[in-house]
Amino acid sequence: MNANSTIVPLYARADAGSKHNSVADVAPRPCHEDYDGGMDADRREASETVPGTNPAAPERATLQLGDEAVVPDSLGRQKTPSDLYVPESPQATTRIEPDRGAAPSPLSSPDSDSFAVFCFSLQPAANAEAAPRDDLDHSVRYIHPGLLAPGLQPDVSSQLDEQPDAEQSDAAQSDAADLESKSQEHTTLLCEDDWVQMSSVHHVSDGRLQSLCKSDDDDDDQSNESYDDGDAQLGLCYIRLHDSSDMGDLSQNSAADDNAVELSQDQQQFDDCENFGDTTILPEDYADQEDLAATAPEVHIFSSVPKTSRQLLQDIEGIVLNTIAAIVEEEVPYFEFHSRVRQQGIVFDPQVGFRVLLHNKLTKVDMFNSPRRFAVMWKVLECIFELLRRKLNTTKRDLFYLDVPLFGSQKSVDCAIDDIACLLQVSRAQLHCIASFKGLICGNLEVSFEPLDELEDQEDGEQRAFLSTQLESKLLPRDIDDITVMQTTAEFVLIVEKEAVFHRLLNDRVFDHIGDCIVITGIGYPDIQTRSFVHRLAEMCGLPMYALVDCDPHGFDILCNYKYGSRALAFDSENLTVPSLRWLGLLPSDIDKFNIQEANWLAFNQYDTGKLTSLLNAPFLTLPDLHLWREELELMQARGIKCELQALNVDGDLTFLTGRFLPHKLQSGHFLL
DNA sequence: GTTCATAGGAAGCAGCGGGG
DNA sequence: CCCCGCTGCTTCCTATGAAC
Repeated sequence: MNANSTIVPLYARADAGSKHNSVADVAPRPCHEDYDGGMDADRREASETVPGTNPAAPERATLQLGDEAVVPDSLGRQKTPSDLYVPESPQATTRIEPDRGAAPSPLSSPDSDSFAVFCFSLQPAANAEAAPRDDLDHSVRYIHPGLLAPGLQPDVSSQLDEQPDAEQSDAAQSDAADLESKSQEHTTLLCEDDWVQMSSVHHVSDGRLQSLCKSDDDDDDQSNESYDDGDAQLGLCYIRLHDSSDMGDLSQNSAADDNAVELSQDQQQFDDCENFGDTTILPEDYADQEDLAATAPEVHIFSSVPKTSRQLLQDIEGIVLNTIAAIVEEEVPYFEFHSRVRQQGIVFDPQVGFRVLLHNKLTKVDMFNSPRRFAVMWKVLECIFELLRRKLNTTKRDLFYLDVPLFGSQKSVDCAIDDIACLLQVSRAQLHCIASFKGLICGNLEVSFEPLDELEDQEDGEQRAFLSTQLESKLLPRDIDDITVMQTTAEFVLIVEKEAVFHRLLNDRVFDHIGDCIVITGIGYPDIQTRSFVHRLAEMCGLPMYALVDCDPHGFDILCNYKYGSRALAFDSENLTVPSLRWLGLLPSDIDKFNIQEANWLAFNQYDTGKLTSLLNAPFLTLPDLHLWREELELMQARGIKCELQALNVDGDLTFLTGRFLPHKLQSGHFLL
């Protein structure tokens, strides 16, 4: 064990000098100065960074083993990190006996008969080449004292063998023996195979352990496999459920709230920006305006360079450590991240679309006020950790089925995944959690991939290719982030709203009529995969892009999803939007221009009207460049009718769309920029 | 055996009401 | 006032069962 190894990576990371906020800025807990033991005042000050800000000096607020940090453990003894150990076996029952021990354990404290318990399995991600994970081992093991059952013997031998310093070795041996003795005479807290499951959140009341979440069945091989993995390290944390007064104090003293005051001052400086409804519209030259640039230099959350799996694993480990640090301090752990849904957290940037403003209030999910949401995020975080470590992908739906009683509905999983994406400041795809693919492509395009992730196996690291032709449609490729080269002979890209229209175009040999192009459909509202692919295509090939959507409010909304993104995914707009997208059709004015028969018109229903009204309030429609877009929508509203692409035939010509409409629109330039 | 209707799932959006 | 949970709406696809 390296006595000088860093054990608590709190805020500053290796890339702290980057202008982008690191994940540590939004990790669940700020630095706990009391936890640092011998950390002097200056270092403490440097470590007191608040979420949402980037430390000017990337001071690494860390705890060194050499600092001889001393923290009272759950038995009331002064312990150093080197006292910690790994349990050998997770044999367990689901019984807790809080009164057995004589020493004051938080579990046995008479006024703490109600609290929750996590179990957490940490497994070093990059075994051989990874940096020493002693930090994790220590921190996690520290939580064990007093909670371990007699059946869980500390395994200190391997660590003692590695102790370079004789004194430390002796001290550790002595303390370990002491600890072992204490653990044997103290509380029993065992919970079957759940021991090896992170995010098994339990509620302890009146000395009984009651599962808040579904425990995996005994025949769940996953848990056993996880433990038998050899390099698994068990962690067990506990937290008392604080009463409201505790929460009040926590709230008043939290750095996050202090920060919120400062942020509101920052926000004040945005009053000069144009506001439309709830969405602030950034001026196009905002970067050149000193006041704005000073307060909004970070309008996006994610780094332009995707994080590697290793970085993400370290980030998650950091979050877990901070959670544990909060628990050690008997504070309520929480996740805190920049709001992604709240309207006032969203700005509209004409160059990108909807974006999340970093300097804004934060969303806080704490275990006291939002226990369910916290547990769901914790569980999903566990799954993502495993996906990253095992280099696997999964779908939201698969995640949902991992713990249906806990999640309750698919929506809670969806929400948690997006929250975690914000928390870790990465796109959802980087979490190895993907939605079912539905985007289709047809046209000449060759895509080369090269994994950027150093965790990928060598064989996977070889270049792969995706080849699309005009002969057949294909599902869009996955691993958008790994695309290195896109080559095409196409002159433009046509994005189609519906799959039916997509196939209709192909059946009508659309390439013979409008030339060499790439046709893509997201099949209704586009999924992230499709939007991401379209964004990369625009970025790498620089081709003009046209959207062909229904002449109805939803068609326009889908168009806007491609062009400016959505508020819900504003945090990832930089990777999803195509602001240069052109509205090719079907324009409301096309109904007259192409003499579309009245039989093909459909009257607005109540929902269409409401949707259109909502769209007319969209911030981008106030941009001078889009006044023609607004006029088209107002025309649609005035007429109160809609028209679908499938019904688009004039004079009984079933190939009207492919043979006449599209060629005319493209050649005459009758589209909206 | 074919056709049609329905339910559920996946993607998206917005709004409302209760509770702290 | 804000957060959270729920509801309701769109798109399309797939699976299932009833009707012909």
